[in-house]
Amino acid sequence: MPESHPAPHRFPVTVDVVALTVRDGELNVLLITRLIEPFKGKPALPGGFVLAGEDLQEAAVRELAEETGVERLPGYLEQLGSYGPKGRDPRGDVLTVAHLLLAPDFPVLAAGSDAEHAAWYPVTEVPELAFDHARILDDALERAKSKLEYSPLGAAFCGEEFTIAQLRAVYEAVWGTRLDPRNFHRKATGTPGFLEDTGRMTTGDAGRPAALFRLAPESRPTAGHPTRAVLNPPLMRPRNGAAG
Amino acid sequence: MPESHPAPHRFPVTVDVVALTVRDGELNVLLITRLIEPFKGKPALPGGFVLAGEDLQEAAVRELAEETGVERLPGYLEQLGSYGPKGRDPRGDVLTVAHLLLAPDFPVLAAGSDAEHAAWYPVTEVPELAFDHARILDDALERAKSKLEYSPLGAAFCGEEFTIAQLRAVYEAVWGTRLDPRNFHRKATGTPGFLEDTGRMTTGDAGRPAALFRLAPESRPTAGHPTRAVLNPPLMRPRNGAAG
DNA sequence: CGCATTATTGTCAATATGACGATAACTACC
DNA sequence: GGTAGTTATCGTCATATTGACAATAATGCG
Repeated sequence: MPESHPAPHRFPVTVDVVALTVRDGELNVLLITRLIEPFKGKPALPGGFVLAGEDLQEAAVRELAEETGVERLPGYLEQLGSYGPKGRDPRGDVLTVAHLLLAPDFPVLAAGSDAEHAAWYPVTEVPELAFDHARILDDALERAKSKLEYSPLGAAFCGEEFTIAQLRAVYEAVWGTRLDPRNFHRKATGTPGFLEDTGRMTTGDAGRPAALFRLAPESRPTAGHPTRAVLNPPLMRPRNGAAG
Repeated sequence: MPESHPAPHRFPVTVDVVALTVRDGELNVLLITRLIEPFKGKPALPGGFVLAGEDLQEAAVRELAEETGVERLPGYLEQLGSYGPKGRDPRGDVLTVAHLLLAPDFPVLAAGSDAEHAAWYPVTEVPELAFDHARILDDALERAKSKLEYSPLGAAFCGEEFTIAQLRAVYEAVWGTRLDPRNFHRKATGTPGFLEDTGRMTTGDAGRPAALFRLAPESRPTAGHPTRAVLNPPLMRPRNGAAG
């Protein structure tokens, strides 16, 4: 790949994380408020520079931990894509590698005065973002929607064990649609290799107790690596209008 | 995203391209032979350093053009993902952003003596590759297979106009399976928003002339940007074994 | 105990898929 | 020109899968 003698140009590289979760039936994204220029005071995706000797995912995890105060991140992390380096940071060319975290709801550290304040925002109420983060978020949302169709990763938003109704709530929040509980139940439980009955039930909630499920072993993502597990047949979101 | 005062570490960044095409019913990948260390003499993916002031896709196109002698690249180019920077280049940390090109067959420049020799290799006969290119190629092949299921991009392997049989040959080559011509025809022509009849026919080939199609407007990728056009319902590859 | 609430099991028509038979429209070869 | 070989395209039929909705089950609550 390299070939020339002149030393190659070197770029500052950042990682950004689009952390998504479902709270109160709504899809939320984690944003911080920038404390320094550029875009001081503006909300932005959590992230920061990749350090020497660090790998991308490593950096993403570290930055997220630093900015949320959470040491052990829950959920599923995968790479979303790279943006830049041209024209996205007023200080100069910076390449950023965006990541996507699908996680159960977790509390973020209440901001100290000198830390960047991280907080969950419903994706329907995201304010104007710094840099090209609006575009990255948009790509992340599209990716999340399609992940739910073709992969078992909807369960990444749930805890270890969950009911079909909780899983359905995830699909409804991410897709922004209502799904028929009965058809969803049939589909979720009927897709081979997706869910596994734990044998246990919920108690205490209103209504009939629900069976608790977990991800089937073949659908469980292996730590760190993007999963290739596939939902077959897929669980497609309802599409009305044109294809484009 | 940036926050600290100490200057951030800077990384050399390369782009690599997994260029795929279908020739003689087989999926092929474009490889060059390295002329310098490291991995001198070994086959590798085409690619090279991103220059100052250059964007990723721009660099990918430039490198590919340089190494194939083709000035105007056909096909559909999208980003595959980033790898590294740790432990993938013996000379030090190098971040690479891999790209995927789906293109109709095009001739590569016969190598001069001092140029890196680019050539098509059937993906079933790929030799050992330099760097982590085997892994990148593997990811690219998986991506290509799934692109064909959910997007209209199978047509990117064909020219502007093509017959259903040519399109089917693409699917068969990429998936490595045989498809029933009649069912494929029904599915391809029946999927709304996928194909558009040109009204014209092939002539001169053996057998009954075939109708020529092109991608429907809503499925055509806009220059440069990854397409979000979706095949609905998807055209799933046959799957036999387990889901994992 | 009876009611409100949620879970789960069925039913039925509309669609999509997989396996093939039957034609149609050419080229190649006598 | 006629016949055989080839490929494209249209149909048919049994089998899933999906979407819409009825019915039943199992709780908590008052």
